[in-house]
Amino acid sequence: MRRNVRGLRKSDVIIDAAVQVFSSKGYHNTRMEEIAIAAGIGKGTIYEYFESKLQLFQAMMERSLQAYYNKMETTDRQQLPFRDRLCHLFEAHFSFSRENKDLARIIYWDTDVIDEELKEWGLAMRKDKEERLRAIIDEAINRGELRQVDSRLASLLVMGSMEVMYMPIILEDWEVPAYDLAVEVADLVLRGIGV
Amino acid sequence: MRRNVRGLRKSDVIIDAAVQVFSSKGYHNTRMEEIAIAAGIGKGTIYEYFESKLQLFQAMMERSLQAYYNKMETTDRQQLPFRDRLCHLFEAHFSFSRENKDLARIIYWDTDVIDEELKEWGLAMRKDKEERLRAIIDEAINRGELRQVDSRLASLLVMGSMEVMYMPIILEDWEVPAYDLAVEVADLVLRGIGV
Amino acid sequence: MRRNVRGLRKSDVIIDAAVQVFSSKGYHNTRMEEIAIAAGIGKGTIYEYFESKLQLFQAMMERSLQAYYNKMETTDRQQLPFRDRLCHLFEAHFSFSRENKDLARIIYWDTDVIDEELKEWGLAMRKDKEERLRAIIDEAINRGELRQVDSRLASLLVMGSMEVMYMPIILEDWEVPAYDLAVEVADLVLRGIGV
Amino acid sequence: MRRNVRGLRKSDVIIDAAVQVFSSKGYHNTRMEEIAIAAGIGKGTIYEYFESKLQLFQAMMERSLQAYYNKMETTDRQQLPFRDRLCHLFEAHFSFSRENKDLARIIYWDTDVIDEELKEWGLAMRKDKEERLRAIIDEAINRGELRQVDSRLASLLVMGSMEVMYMPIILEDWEVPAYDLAVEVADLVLRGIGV
DNA sequence: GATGAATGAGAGTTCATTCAT
DNA sequence: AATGAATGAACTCTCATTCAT
Repeated sequence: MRRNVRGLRKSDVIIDAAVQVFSSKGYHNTRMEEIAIAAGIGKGTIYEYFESKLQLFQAMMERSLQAYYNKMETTDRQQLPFRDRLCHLFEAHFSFSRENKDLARIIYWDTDVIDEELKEWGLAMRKDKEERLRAIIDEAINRGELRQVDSRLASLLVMGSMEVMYMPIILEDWEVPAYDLAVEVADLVLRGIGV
Repeated sequence: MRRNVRGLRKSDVIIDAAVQVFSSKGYHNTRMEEIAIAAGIGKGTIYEYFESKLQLFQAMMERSLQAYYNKMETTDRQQLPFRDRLCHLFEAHFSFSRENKDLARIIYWDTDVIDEELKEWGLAMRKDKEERLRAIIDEAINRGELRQVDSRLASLLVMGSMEVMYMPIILEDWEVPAYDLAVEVADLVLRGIGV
Repeated sequence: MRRNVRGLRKSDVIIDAAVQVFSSKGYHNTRMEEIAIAAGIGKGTIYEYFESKLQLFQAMMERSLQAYYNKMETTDRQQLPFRDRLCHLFEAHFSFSRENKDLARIIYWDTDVIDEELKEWGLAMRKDKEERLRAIIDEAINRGELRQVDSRLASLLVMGSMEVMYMPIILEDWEVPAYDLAVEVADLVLRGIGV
Repeated sequence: MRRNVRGLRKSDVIIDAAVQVFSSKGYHNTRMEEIAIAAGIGKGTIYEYFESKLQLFQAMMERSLQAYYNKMETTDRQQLPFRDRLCHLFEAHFSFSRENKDLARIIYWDTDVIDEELKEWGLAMRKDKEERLRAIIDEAINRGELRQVDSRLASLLVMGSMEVMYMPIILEDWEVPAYDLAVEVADLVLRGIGV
C-alpha cells in the first residue's frame, strides 16, 4: 500500500480534498478540477482512484459516516445510567460536529437530490441511526430509567436535538464546551421544558 | 394585473410548476424546460417573469416560506396556555408538511449550496424562525408556565422536534393524525422522557 | 417542415457538412465543432437534430446509401440484355463515385471499427447489395445470357470490379467518361481477360 | 540483438500484440494499455521500442504487408503458364487471408483516415501492388496468353477479385479450400461470365 | 406577450505519453 | 531496460439564456 510523505494513501488525500470542496460548494457547484487542485494533484489522477464524480462523492460519504459512527460507538458506554450515556452520545455528536465542520454539513444536511441511488442510501443511513437510538431507549425504558414513552418518538426527539444544534455550533462558533452543552441538552430532553 | 382563466397570475403558475419540479428533482437536476412543460408554457416565457433559474428558485422559496409562516401565524393563539399553544404550532407544522410534501422538503432541508447569496438568506430565515419561537418561550417562562430553562436551547429543541418529524411523516406516510402527533410530541418536549 | 433559404432542411445541411468532414478526416478525427462550422451553425445545434456523434454518422450513412441505391435502381433496366444492363449498373456506380467523392469513400471503404452495431449494419448492407446483384445474374443465367457460373462468385466479381475502381477514379481523377469505362469493364467481366 | 526465451525480439512481441488488438478493435478503439497487456508487458515499455501509437501502427502495417508480399512472392512461379500463375497468386492471397484474419482486415480494408501521412503510404502500397500485377499481365499479353486488354484495367479486375473475397472468406468462414476457390475465380477472370 | 430554435460556455471523462523509480 | 502512477489536452454533450419571429 503506497503512502506519501505524510503517510496517507492517495485516495485518502483525494477524499480529504473532496470533503473540503464538496462541503463548501455543494456537489453540483464543485468541479473535479477544484478537487484535484485542493488535493495538489492533476485532474486525471482522481480517475485513477475513483470511477466518477458521483462515485467519489459516495466514497467520501461512506468514509465520513464511518468516522461518525466510529466516534459514536467508541464513546458509547452501555453500562452507564441512561442520563450519562445520553450525555456521552450528545457530547460525541457535538464534538464531532465541531472537529469536522466540513463533514458535518454534508452528513446531517446535504440531502439535495444528487442521485436517486444515493438518496435511498442516505435515507437508509438515517433510518439505521434512528433504530440504534431507539434500541438504547427501549432498553432504558425496560430498566425503568425512562417513562413508558413511545420509543420511536423519543429517538426522533434525540436525533432532532442533535441535528438542530449543528447550525449554532458550526456557523456561529458557539463557545460553550461540547460536554457542557451535552449535559444541558440531555437535561432538557430528560426533564422536558415544562414546570 | 392580468390573470388567466383560473384566476392565477402567470408568475404563480410558473412558481407552482417550479415547486413541483424543483422539489422532486432538486435544483441542479431540474431543467428550465421541465418547469415550462409543467407550467404548460413555452421555455422562453419563464424569462418574461423571472430573470434566471436562480431567481425563480428564490422567488419560489420566498412564496413557500411565506405560506409556511402564514400557516404558523394564523394558527398561533397567544392567549392559550403554553402547552396548547405549542400543540397548535406543532400541528400547524405537521399538517403543513403533509399537505405540502414537495415544498416541505425544500424548506426544511434543502440547504445544499446552490448559491452563496441564497445560503445566507436561508440561514437568516432559520435564525428568524428560531427567534420567534424563543420569544414565545421567554414569554411562557416569564408567565411561569415553563421552568427557567435556557430559552435559546429550548427553542432549538422545539425546532429540532419539528424538523426531525419530516422524514417519517413524508416518506413513510405516517397514519397518525397531525393533531394527535402534535399532542404527543408537545408532551415529550414539556415533560421530557425521564421518569 | 422548416426549410432555410436554399430550401434545405437543417438536418440535411448538417448531414451535408458531416459527409464532407467525416469523409475527409475519418470518424474519430472529426470533432463535432468542425461539422458545426462546416454547416455554418453552432455546436449545440447539431444536438437538436441528432442525439450523438455516432447517431449522426449513422444517419449520414443511411442517407448516403439511400442515395446510392436510388441511383442504382433508377438506372437499372430489367428489360435490357444483360451486357447493357451491366453497363448501366457500372456506369451508375462510377458516375455516382465521381459525383459524390466524399460519400463514396465512406460507403465503399470506411470499415474502421467505429461501433459494433454499426459494423453489423455495414456488413448487412454489403450482403444485401451482393444478393441483389446475384439475383440479376441468376436471371441472366436462366435466360441463357450467361454461362452456368457460380452466381455467388460472379456477383462478387462484379462487386469487386466496381469497388476497385474507386481509387483510380477518385484519387487519380481519371479522365475517362464513366460510360466508356463501364463498357470496358463490363466487357472484361463478360469475356474475361483470357484469349 | 536481445531475444527472449521464445527467441522473439521484444519489438516483435509488441507488434504481435498490436496486430491482435488493432485488428479486432480498430486503431481508435485500441488503447495502448490493451496492447501492453496483450504483450504481457508494462505500458511504458512499448515506448522503449516505438515512439508513438501511430508509429507502432505503421510498423505493424509494414511488417504485415511484408509478410503478405513475401507470401505472394515466394508463391509466384514466373515460368508457369499465366492461368496457373494466376491460380497460385489467388491461392496465396486467399490462404493468407484465412491464416491471418486479423491482419487481412487491416491490410485490405482499413483505409480510414488515421493520419494523413499514413494515408499516403497506404495508397502507395496499393499502387505498388497494382503495378506488380500489371507487369505480370503485360508479360502474359506479350506472350500471347491473354487478349490485348487494357492491362491497367485487367490488373484492377484481379485486385478487385482478390479483395472482394475477403468478407466471405473471413466473416462467413467459407468451407471451400483456398486452392479450389482460386481455380474457380481464376477461371471466371480468364473466361469471363458471358456465354 | 409568447415562443422555441439556436447558441456556446462549461463540465466530466478518456487516454497517449512522460518520467521518477 | 522496465514500469505504471500521474498528467492535462482534447473531446463529447448539456442546458441556461437569448432573440427573431
